[in-house]
Amino acid sequence: MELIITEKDNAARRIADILSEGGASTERSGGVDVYGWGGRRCIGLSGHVVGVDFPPEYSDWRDVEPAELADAPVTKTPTQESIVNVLKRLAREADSVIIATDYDREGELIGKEAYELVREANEDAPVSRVRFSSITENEVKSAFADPDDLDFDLAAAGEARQIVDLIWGAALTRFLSLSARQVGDDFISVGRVQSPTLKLIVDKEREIEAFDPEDYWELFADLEKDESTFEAQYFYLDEDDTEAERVWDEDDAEAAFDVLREAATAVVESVRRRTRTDDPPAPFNTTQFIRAASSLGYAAGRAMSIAEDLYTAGYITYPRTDNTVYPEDLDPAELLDALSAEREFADSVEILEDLDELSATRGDEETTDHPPIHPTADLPNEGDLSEDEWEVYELVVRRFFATLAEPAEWEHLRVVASADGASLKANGRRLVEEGYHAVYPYFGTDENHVPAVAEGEELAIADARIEAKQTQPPRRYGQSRLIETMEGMGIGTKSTRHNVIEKLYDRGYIENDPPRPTRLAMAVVEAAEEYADLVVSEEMTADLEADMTAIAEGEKSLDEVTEESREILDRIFDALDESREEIGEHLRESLKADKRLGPCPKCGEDLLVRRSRQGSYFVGCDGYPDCRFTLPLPSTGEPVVLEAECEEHDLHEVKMLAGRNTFVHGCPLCAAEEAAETEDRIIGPCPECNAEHGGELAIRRLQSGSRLVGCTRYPDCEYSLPLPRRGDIEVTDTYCEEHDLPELVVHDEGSEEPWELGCPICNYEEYRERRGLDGIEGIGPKTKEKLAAAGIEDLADLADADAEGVAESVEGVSAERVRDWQANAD
DNA sequence: GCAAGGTC
Repeated sequence: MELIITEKDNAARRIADILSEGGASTERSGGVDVYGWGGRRCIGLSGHVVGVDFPPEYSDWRDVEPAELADAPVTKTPTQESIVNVLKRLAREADSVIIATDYDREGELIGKEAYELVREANEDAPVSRVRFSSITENEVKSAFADPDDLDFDLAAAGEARQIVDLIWGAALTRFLSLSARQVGDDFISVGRVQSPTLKLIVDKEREIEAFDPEDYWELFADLEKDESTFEAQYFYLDEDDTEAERVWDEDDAEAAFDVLREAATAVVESVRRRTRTDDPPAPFNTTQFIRAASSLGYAAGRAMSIAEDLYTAGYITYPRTDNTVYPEDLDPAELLDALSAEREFADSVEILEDLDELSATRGDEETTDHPPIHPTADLPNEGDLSEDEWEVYELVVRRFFATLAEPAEWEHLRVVASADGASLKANGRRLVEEGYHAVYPYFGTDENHVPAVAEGEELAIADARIEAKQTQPPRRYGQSRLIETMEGMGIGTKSTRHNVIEKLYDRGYIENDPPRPTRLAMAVVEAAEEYADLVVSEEMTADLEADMTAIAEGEKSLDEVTEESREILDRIFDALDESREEIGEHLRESLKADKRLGPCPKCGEDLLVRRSRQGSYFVGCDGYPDCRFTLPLPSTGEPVVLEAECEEHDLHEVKMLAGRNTFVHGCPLCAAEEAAETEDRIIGPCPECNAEHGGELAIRRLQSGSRLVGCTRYPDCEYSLPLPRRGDIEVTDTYCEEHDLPELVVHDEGSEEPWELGCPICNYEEYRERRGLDGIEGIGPKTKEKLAAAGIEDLADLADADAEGVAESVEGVSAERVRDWQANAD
């Protein structure tokens, strides 16, 4: 039997399908799918199935000096037992083995790991290696027709990276965590990729903090031409004879403004018309995909997770790729034809099919790993995708369209005029050839109309304006710009960059989006800069890359490289160990600063966000145990101290991070006072159980901080109505006749007018009607249309509907899905 | 309980 090993199950299935001409059968053994046909078996790994770690005697953080890790041995152990077991069993029966992992460095290492597992079970079977860049019939068949050998040097380069990363990461992470006595869940981590990334964010914050704004002025005039006006901006030539619009001196600005204001006309001095070609974008690699998705509002991690789902479902190609050049096997015409089946794409396909020839753009990165991200010929059916998934899918499809489309053409018109010696300019732009924008609507195509004027023409000045402005601090990195910057610096990989950012959030190093560093992050970067500069610099990766190349080319050995690296780390620890106390003190101070809310109303010491032994968060006094003042925090989510402060209590507001349910809790002292006020105010009879059991409705506050109108017989009666999270609730004397409940008014500092909520039952019914079917998971725009046609337009309709009946009358909707929606609707 | 790299 010949055994084929791929990097992932998906690839195994598709390769089996190609090589067997569709005749492979699937056999599930030990929880792993194995594809078989003729004398062949094909199994997919799950990336690395073995991992590096220290021997168990190094696992206790307190028993082992972190510096010892610099010289500790590193071992490999299986991390995916079931796959390893099946692989070994198959290897025992194999006469020959073919490694078909991804065609990149990490793929070579994963291939070598598979090779070693095979050898443990079978000493003799010959092992070969095939390489292909995309799983197409041509590439796969020709790769298998001419197999090669594993590149052990290339794999060793990858192993060196594993060892260096583990040793540095673990040793420095343990050192900082121990020095700050943060050894539980909240350890303080350091690493070759995460730390330089964090430093990018910290450096930017330092620039912002050091930024000193400067005043300047800009001047504008409206010029008249044929009854309409267009805006022109004042400019002058600075010392270097270059055009400048910002006037840095107020007197100069006022003087120029006086000239403009007093001039009746401006004389056109020059008119320049130019056409500019606007080339269509290159195919998507991971970074550019993330960037495009981020302009649609998707965070990097979310975009990747949707892309992953679309890939697994077979609608798009593999989303982790560096490549921006389509493979030769890709036939655009064929793919367009398949995509034309979707109504939404038909118009765009028609535009492309009308072109004389279909030639795709090429990006600068041409790599062997995978094709650029593009749609496949398998299209999703209506209702298969959620709204978000559809939006991302459409982006990928349209990017593919754009890469085949014509360039766009802009006409730029530049008019320079003079008003009594003051220069004015207007830059117009007009899209004359829509080109790829017709099929890819994600880039702005705003035009700025400047009319055709002639040199020497005199234009009336309709209005003159002066605007006082200030220079702005540099912008923070958004997630996608951070990922692009990491790529430019060569740190992280296509598969890991977005995870690194998520890791920084998890570790309490950054908050918000765009991310801002915490005090802890600042302290970690400072400590690293002082004692282990290499680990926060991009150089560490650059040096390692150079060493890895040397290993791959046989110029250096793995041992030489790791030995050298261990020695550098040894020397770093000489200095670190001496400053342990000092570093720990600084880290502890910064940790406290991140948790500090403001003065304790009882004793004046600091109030801090703390965690109970049970793991729940609360606000406690730094003066504990002398001062026992505490305040509760909501039970959902992780608290983050915000910049905003409550004026009444001088306390910082708190935000609770809980994924999509994240909310601002506000000042904990205000919340506690409000809770005391609103607790259990009885407002009227419970419509559900009053007649029978005498239950009454009351305004209540839950532990999570949210309020609701609930029945006093809870939990026997679960009747409840929602209430807004913020604001004081006033119970008025006006009663709703239908429900016998008082009308409520919400007074919220954030809004000028109080909100007349009215009877809470009427309010809820109106809300449900207004909301319609929006916001229910799984109901996209198309499904919504179909349901409306069947008479289901709002939540009440949905709640009353008979699931089986709906399933019968609405195509493509199962009773099970309807019941899901009904469950989600409340 | 550490890293970074695969994959889900």
